[in-house]
Amino acid sequence: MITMVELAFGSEIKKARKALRKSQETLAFDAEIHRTYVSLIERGQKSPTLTVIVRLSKALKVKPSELIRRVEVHFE
Amino acid sequence: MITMVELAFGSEIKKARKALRKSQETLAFDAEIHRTYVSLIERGQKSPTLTVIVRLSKALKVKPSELIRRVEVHFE
DNA sequence: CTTTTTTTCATACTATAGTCTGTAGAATGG
DNA sequence: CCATTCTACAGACTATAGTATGAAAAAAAG
Repeated sequence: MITMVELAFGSEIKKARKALRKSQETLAFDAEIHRTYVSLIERGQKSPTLTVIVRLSKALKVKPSELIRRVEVHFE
Repeated sequence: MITMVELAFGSEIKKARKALRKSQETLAFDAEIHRTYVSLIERGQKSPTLTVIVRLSKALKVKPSELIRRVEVHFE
């Protein structure tokens, strides 16, 4: 159910990924999730589970809480 | 796939709920999720999605990033 | 104790997260 | 330009999140 939160989350994932100059495929590999799923998440079309959020954070070298904090900024 | 992260998350949800002296049923109602699902989450048996995490945070009057931060403390 | 509220557990079900394969298009670099 | 890498998209599939109902067990209250 595509909401503002997922869109904001996706855009922050993309931003963090670009900062590391990684491709979606590399990020997917590092986070142990599927290539196409990274694309879906970045475009805000899926609501990832806590486990996936943690894996992505790890691969992006950002604390999950920091990642979520960046998402919250979109709504302040 | 029941991991340490879900267990830690569940225990923080329970702690925050108790702090507000709410029952699982009341929390479920406020967060618009099912009664039995709150029980499953608190016991770390499910990995909630981003949308559910946000709803729970709202109902518990804690920022999602703060909730996640409390979870991270379990692993420092 | 007895009653009432709260939580756990089982089971069955529906919705959606997450995978997989391939392809077309866009972006990037030589 | 041309070749290559990267991303978007589609469709079909599997795994698991999340709902629903009820009943048993546990905890809290009186």
